[in-house]
Amino acid sequence: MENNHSCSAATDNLCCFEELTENEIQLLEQNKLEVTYKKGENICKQGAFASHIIYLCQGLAKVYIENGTNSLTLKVVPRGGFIGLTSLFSENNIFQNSAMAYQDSVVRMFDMNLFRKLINENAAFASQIINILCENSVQIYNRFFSLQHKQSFGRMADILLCLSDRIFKTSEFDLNISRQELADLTGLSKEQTIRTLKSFKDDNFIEIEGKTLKITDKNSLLDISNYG
Amino acid sequence: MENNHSCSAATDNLCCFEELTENEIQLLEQNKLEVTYKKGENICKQGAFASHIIYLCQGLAKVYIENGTNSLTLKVVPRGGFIGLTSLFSENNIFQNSAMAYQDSVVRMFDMNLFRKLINENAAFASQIINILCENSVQIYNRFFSLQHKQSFGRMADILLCLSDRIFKTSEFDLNISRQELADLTGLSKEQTIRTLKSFKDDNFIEIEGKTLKITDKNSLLDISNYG
DNA sequence: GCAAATAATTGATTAAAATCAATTATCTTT
DNA sequence: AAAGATAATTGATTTTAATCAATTATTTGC
Repeated sequence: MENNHSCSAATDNLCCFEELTENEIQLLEQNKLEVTYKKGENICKQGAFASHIIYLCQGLAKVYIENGTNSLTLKVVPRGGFIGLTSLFSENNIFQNSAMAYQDSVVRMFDMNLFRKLINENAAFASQIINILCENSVQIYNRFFSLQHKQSFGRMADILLCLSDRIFKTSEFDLNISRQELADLTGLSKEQTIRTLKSFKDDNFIEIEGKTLKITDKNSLLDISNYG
Repeated sequence: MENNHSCSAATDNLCCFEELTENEIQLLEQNKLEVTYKKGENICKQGAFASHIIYLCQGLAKVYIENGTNSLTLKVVPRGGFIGLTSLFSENNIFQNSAMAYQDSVVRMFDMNLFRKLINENAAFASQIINILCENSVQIYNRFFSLQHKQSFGRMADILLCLSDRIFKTSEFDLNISRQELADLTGLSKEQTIRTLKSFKDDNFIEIEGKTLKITDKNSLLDISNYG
C-alpha cells in the first residue's frame, strides 16, 4: 500500500460535463440553482429530501455522517467535487450524509431527476459518473482502513499528507479548520489531535505558525503513514 | 439513524443485466469465464491486474483491504454481487481490494474492457451500475461509522443484524466463518469478539449451538446498535 | 481412531486514547 | 479596548479493548 495514505479527498478532476451535448448542458443550466454558503454553514443534511445533486464550484466542504451523538467526516470535497451523488441510487430521495462548508463556498444545484435522466440517456456521461463514484469509493476504503488500523500518529500523518497533496496541493497551507474538525478527520478526540500535532512539531516534521501549517519532513510523515 | 445498523452486505438485487440487449448479453457470454473457488480461497488480490469484473453466482465472499500486517473486511458479498467494480475507474487496471470465498463459490468473470464498452454504449446498463455503486457506498459509509464510533457491543450487534437481515435472511443461520473472520468484520480482536458474543449469549439475545447462531431478541440488538 | 494442528476460550496485564478538569489563548462584539 | 465567548492546550484519570499467556475444543490428516 505504498503511496496510499488514505486520502479523504474527492479529486474529481474528471470533468463529467464535457460529455454532455449542447442541448443537455442547456437543460442543466436552465434548471440549476446557484447558492452561496458561509464557512460553517450546512450545505445539506442527512435525512433531508435530496431534490438536487450538488456541485461545488468554489470553496471547500466536508461530507460527514452523523447520529445524535457522534460525527464522522467521510471526505473533504474540494472545488469541482460533487455532494449527494449517492442519492442518485433509485428510490432513494434522501441525503445519506450531511455536508458543511469549511470555507465560504459556492455550489450549483442540479435537479436530481434531470440528472438521472441525463445519466439514462447519455452513456458517456454515466460512464464519467461511474468513474467519480469508483474513485471516491477507493479513497473512502483507504480512509476506512487508516482509521481502523492505524493509531494516532499514522492517522494524523495520513490526513496531513492528504490535505497537502490532494486538497491544497502545496506543502504549506492555511489550516483554517478548528482542531475539533481536524479531530473529526482523524477520528481522534480533539485533545489527542492536539497532542499528536504537537509531537509532530517537536519532531520537526511540521511547523505551525498561527493557522499556517507547513510540512517540513514529508518523508518522515510517509514513513509514519506506512507504519514505523 | 434508526434501522441503519451499518450492514456490510452488498445486496445487489438490482439486476443490471436485464438492461442489456440480446447482442450485448451474447457478447458477455462469449467472453465470460466461469471459475469455482473453495472456501478460504482468494478470488482476487489487491494490487493484481484487474482484467475482469467478477460476478458472484453462487456462494458467499468477503471483500477486504490489506497491508502487510492488517486486514479489514469491507463488505460481505452474497450471491448476485460484484467484486472489483471499483476497478472500472479509468486508468485503474488493478484490483483495489482482495476478495476471499467464505463458502465454496462460483463466479463469472467478464472482460473488463468489454464491460467498460457496454457501460459506454448502454446508458440504462450504466445507470444500473451507478445504482449498485451508490448503494454500496451508502452501506460502506454506515459500516465505517459503526466501526469508528460504536464500541464492541454496538459493532457486534450491527454485524449480527446485517448477517441475519441482509445475507442469510433468517434469524437462524450457520455462521460458518471463524471467530477471526467475525473479528475482522467487527474490527475487534478475536478475543474481544468471543467475549462480546458470550455476553450476548448470557443476556439471551442470541443462542449459539455449534456453528448455528440464532437471534432470539432482535429488538435488544437493535437497541444496542442504536446505542443504549 | 489417534496424533498433530488449528481454532476457541478464558484470565491477567498492558497500552492507547478517551474523558474529565483546569487553564490559557484567541476571537467577537460592542 | 474590554468583556465575554469560544477554542486551544495541558495534565490527571479512567476506560476500552488489545495483547499476552495458558488452556481447552475441535478439525484434519494419516
